[in-house]
Amino acid sequence: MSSAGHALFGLLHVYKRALRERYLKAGITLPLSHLRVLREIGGHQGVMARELAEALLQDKGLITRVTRELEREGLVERHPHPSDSRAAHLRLSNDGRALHERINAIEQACDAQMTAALSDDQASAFIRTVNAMTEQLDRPQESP
Amino acid sequence: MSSAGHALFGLLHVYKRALRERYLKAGITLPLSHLRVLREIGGHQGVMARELAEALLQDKGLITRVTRELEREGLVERHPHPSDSRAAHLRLSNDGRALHERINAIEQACDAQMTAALSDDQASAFIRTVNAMTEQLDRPQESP
DNA sequence: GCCCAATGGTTGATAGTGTCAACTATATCA
DNA sequence: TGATATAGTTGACACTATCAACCATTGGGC
Repeated sequence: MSSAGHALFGLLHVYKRALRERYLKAGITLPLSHLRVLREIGGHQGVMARELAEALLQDKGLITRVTRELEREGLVERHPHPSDSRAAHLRLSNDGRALHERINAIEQACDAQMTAALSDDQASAFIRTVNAMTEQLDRPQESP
Repeated sequence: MSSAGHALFGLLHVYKRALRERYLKAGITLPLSHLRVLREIGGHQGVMARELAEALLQDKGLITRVTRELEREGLVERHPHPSDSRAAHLRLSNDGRALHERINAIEQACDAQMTAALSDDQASAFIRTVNAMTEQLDRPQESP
């Protein structure tokens, strides 16, 4: 069983587990999905729910739920959007920013372990390959 | 956001979606987790639940549930294990084998699309890299 | 300016995916 | 022989994800 798909399932399973263990060890108990959203928000000065959903390839309904919970935890703040009253501008609170830095560091360490056997060039090439494969799969499959 | 982890999450999300779409198009409605188990059984002449759980990095309880459902669908047969009366020998039925061939073909086509921009050598190297990264992460993280 | 379609977000409902724990029966080992 | 390990089952529950319906606002065409 040497298919790419099988290998990827295995890697991601192990990666998620490794991440979870590291977060738990650091006392961070939020689910991975919450931390991914928090991390994405942290990459912006203000972001709309729709933008999060797109960046994370997630359902907008799910984003609503997760951001609401992050708000309730005091990690995310909701501001009026500058030019669209339908939308909120989501930002990290101070607590959220502090946590963002911690999860960034943990993820980087996890990524570093994962790519420890690769050179820097190889690791960069890997990411490029993964992104290329993602785009390749995101194309309409024959009939649009 | 160019981390390996983020890229991998994206790829697997898109890969799963692509697989699901292809299976649905082929009239196959079983969940991906069921199809993965069925596929793993198909790679053996007879296999124990524990072996499936290990190969798929899954919980044995989950394997019990999934194999039971596959049995109920007539895709998997349970035989006594040759030398261990605690264990069953799970095999595909004729229907299961027919489906196994179909999902194999579909997955190969999906993998082919995913790796269309890579040469054969690059695709093989990719799988090797993925497996190496999986092993790298599977090591005890400092304190065993 | 009006009307309709598109968009941003919320909520309901549900299925799929996955983990941990407790239990029973069997196998293994000292 | 008794203690421990193992194979599998079941209970319970959390996480992850999707689809649909709805409401309010925005955008576009006339």
